[in-house]
Amino acid sequence: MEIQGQFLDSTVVDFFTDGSFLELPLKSSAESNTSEASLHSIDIRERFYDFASIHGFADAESKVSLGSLGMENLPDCSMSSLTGRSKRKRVITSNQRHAANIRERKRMFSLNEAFDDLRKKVPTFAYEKRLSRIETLRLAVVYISFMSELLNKNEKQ
DNA sequence: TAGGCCATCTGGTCCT
DNA sequence: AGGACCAGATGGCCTA
Repeated sequence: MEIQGQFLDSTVVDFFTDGSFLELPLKSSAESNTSEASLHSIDIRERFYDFASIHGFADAESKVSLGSLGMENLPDCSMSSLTGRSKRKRVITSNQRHAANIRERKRMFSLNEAFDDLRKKVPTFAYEKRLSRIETLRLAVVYISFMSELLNKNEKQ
């Protein structure tokens, strides 16, 4: 889809990610193809902030607020509570435990690499401190929703 | 100093 | 059987 490509390709994503979209007015080819009068007056940045605000990510000054991300009301998702299976004992040697620790470290390392990749793709301010993992996930959800909504609006016009 | 975040270890469970 | 995945516990580091 052409419009999707215009909004979601790496150039656009980098444009958001490095903060340069803060400095420039919205001026995309998609914009010029649609109703100019309606879109020119709308700052894409403000729209994202509005969107983020709706989803609890922005404060009154329309800056992304990331410090108030709670973890309340999480359900009990433990394996045993989900499966209800009887426990079986598994005996492992110290060597096996050591190997398992190394594998777990590797696994967490690759997980963190994936988080770093995701951090590069979500829009943040240059002066803002590094996003935590939970902040990265939640901001990515908001960002994807925002872009989807933007895409739908452009398709309708 | 308290709270948030993260790395690491560990044991339970799932999956091949 | 053993690797992958997951969540709890713990301790260190950093910041307000």
